[in-house]
Amino acid sequence: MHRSHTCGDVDESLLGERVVVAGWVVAMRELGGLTFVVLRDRYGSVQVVFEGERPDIAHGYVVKVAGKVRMRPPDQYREDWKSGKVEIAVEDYEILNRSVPLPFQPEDDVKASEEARLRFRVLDLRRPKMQENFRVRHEINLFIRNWLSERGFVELETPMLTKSTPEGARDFIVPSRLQPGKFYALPQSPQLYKQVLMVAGFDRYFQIARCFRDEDLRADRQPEFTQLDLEMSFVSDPEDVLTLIEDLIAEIFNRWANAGVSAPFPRYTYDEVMERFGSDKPDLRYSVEYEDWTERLAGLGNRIIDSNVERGAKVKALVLPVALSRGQIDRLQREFQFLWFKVSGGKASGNLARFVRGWDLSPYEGKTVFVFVGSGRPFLESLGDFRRTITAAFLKPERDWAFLWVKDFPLLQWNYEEGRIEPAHHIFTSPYEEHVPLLDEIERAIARGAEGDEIDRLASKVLGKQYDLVINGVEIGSGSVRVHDAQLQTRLLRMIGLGEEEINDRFGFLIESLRMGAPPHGGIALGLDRIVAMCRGEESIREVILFPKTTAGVALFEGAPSDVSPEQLEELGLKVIR
RNA sequence: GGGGACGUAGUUCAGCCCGGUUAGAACGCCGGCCUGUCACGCCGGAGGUCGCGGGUUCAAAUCCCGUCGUCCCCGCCA
Repeated sequence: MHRSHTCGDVDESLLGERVVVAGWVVAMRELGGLTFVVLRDRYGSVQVVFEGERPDIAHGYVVKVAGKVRMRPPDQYREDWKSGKVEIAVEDYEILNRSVPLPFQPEDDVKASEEARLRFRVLDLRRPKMQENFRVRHEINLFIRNWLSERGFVELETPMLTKSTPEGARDFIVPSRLQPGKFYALPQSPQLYKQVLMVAGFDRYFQIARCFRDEDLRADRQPEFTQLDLEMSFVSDPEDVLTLIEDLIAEIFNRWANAGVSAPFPRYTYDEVMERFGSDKPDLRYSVEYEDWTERLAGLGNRIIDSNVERGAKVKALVLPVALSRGQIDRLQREFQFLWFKVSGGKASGNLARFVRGWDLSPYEGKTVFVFVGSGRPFLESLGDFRRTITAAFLKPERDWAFLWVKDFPLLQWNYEEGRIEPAHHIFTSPYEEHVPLLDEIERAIARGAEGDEIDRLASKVLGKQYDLVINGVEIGSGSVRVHDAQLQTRLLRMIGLGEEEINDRFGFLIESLRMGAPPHGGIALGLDRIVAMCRGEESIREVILFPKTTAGVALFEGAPSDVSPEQLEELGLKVIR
């Protein structure tokens, strides 16, 4: 080995000993006959001192140094280094490799743009902060594997070359040479495999699984990402999964984010979070919520409220504990439609002021009250947008962490944009048994061509055994107890508009497996990139992915995607038309 | 597919509104001096198709059009 110790190892315990260390030159200070060089490796930094002639080294060089460990003068300790009280008096050195001048210095307060960081990713990854990100990622992976293994879970590797399925995201496809003109798809998730593994009797499966979705990117979305995927047999109720997972999640966030959270996490129903926060992933670091003010405000003579309430609309109020200025409210009104009043010095102002005149206004002193009128899911979702906007703009989070489960989603919902019924989660989610009879009604409604709010309201009565884990307003995981009855599964596939042939072609292997004694089962998939990013306080999952893609799906480091040779295309029977 | 921001030295930026002599700064790089530095200091130097293409103009980093790239958002995506 080229070293006896790592740079981080060298400390007072080695005083007077001869050590050999190797690392990158990250700083050089030449003082004529004396040269200070900081060597760094994964474990830390250490100062080495050359006396006499200037060594032939420079920033970025990989250097091996042999010398005696001695104390630095007491007024020159680097308290922020493990090796900060000592230095190595160089007796001998060797250049293990030279370096071209670096495009940027791999320091934590990196000045380089993200583009440069991705282009020269190896340098970027050399930064101690990135080293720590990926060490934590490794530790979390290891912890998950051990934790689940101790509880009887088996890690199984499902295929990457798999079958394209029409539901969900766009597939990445891979041409087949042996079956020209046919394509594999990269898995969007191991969903169907893990279900059939339950039929196979594995009972408890997990996988730290790479997933692929060919959709547009975001700060928290990459075309390939990693899920902790998990499935258990003989679960009857969502709680069977939740109680297990929340222990795991709490332990991860307590260990690596010092979150101070304890299981069980609060449970909310979908209906409840939509009514109170307008979102199925509310950020509960803020406590502001919507109240139903229909009774309080209807019939007071406000024409907007009265005419809408007559038609079945609800009145929702949100009390913001800040008195906003007229200008701030005007700006909000450009994006959102609402009525409002605020109270200062006991007097109400705003377009609702004259309707609340007789009230005891003291609870609203120094606050702004926003009032919305409407009904249906799109209305509630717009309330969620509003809540997100004003909490971000005008409030500080009241706590660092807010973990919750959202349960009892509707099994099916109306897609208002595309005008069709679709699963709220995915089509393999089991409805609660007592709601199955209500499917008849939905089927009849579909048959007579019902749509919009009407069918959404009908569908919302059939609850699925689905659950989402939400942390600080981010959906971290989603899962369900699955349909294990082939007949019911076929029926649900038909309800979302799939024909017999399509069901057979795409899901035949699942239906067939379900017929061969499928145990009741359920599971969850957790976004591992997001979990690690959150534990590290990173805004973007790119900070915890080694070689991420840009928003245009390009890997700047290696230059993917790229052209392929005419020979490769020929073999695959492919022709590029643009 | 749509909206927004950005693109100037190896890097991070200023200059752009209001066009005009040789396009600046800091860090980095190269050379010299310096024995206790740690953002070392001091002296000197090199380094630019101003993303690319077109247009307007006597004249374009600067104004206009297009295009490419990066980031953020909507759509899309659990």
